[in-house]
Amino acid sequence: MTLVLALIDCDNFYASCERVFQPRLESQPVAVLSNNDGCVIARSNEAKALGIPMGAPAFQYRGIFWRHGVKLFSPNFELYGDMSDRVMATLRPFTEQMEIYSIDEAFALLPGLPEEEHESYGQAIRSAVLKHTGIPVSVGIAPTKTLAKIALELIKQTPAKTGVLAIGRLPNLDAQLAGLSVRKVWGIGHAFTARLERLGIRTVQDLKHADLRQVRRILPVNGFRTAMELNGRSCLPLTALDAPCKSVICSRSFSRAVRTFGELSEAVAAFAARAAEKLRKEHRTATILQVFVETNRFKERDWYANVKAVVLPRSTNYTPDLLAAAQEALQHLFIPGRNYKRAGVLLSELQNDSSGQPDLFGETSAGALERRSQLMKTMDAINQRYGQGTARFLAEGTVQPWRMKRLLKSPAYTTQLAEIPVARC
DNA sequence: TCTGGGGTCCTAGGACCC
DNA sequence: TCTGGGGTCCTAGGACCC
Repeated sequence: MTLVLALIDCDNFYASCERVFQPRLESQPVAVLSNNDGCVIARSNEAKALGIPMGAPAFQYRGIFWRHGVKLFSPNFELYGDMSDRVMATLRPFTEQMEIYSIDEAFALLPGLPEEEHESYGQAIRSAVLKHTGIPVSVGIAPTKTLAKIALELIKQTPAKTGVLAIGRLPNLDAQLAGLSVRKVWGIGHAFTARLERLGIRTVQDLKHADLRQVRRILPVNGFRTAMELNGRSCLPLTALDAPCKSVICSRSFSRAVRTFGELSEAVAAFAARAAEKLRKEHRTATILQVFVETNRFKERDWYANVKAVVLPRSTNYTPDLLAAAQEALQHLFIPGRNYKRAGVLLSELQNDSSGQPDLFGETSAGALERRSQLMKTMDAINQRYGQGTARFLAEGTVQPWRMKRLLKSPAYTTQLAEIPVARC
């Protein structure tokens, strides 16, 4: 039986989130920047039309921003995360099963409907999300995930922006696929495109009709699956909604170079503490902690990057334990005299949190474990209520001069009572 | 002056074993 | 010139995604 899969993708998600709360920006060019206001990470259609590419370094495009009055924003992930939750909640009643694939897109299994009703169903989804959240979405409908992705690609290329496309209803699918570079296929990146092109496989249509044995020889197994999916054979099922994460990372570029061990150590402690918070939120514990540091990779002459892993004596999400491990790792990494530009903490070998449960051979008593767990819960609650970093460890530093800059950030409209929008008559 | 951050999966190759 | 043949497990690094 063929599935009816939909891919629902928020249009220019971060830019659209900003617009919801500043409607006067409708039809104006809007760009959202990365941390430290470094690169462009989201663009409204108007900004795209100005030729501002994804990932563009902001300083190189300052002229264009200024000439065309591009409205710039620092990233407001608190807002985007909350808006994403609202979008996903709106989608759920329309679907039999859903896989939230990223902050701005979800795959969904649609109920069994006659094919001629697919597009109107997609339109209904689209109107509901727009009405409930103010976010415009596009909907691609197809028998496989890969084809649903292709549908979204085709939507982008058609001038009549209806926002919904059911692949099965397309009269000239092959002709359209022949006009699409193989690079546009989900899972085919830079390197795989080069390999395929060497075999003369240049368009999506070429890949769809390629000799699968040949494809298998030059691509890993997922490349093979992708080719099958283009032919309507579903190989990539919807994954479980609550699949536990396998690693947690927190890393940042610094607003300016960091030279001293003291400052670097503060930053790494702060990242470890953020990572630990994420871990507790997911009810997980980590067994391995890795610290990595890097100097400015755009100044190749002094580029230095290194990583050090520490195996924790017991799987934990208790911040002080992770801070100690991070310090130990950093001792091995730090070389004086360098200008560090970025650092991070990666937690892996995750397990389900069984805190409160005393470990068989450990010296820590049940009572002590319970107190540790309570302490973390209290800190998390304070930070949840009053904003990240309100309660923190001294090791994270007080001044934090390396802290990223977000000079153009919009308010936390939906998650902080103090920043809620006010309507004036 | 100024160039993001957070993930997953796969594979090749080394170490080790019989 | 020939240099056994399977296995397993682990890790680093590559490739991809948004």
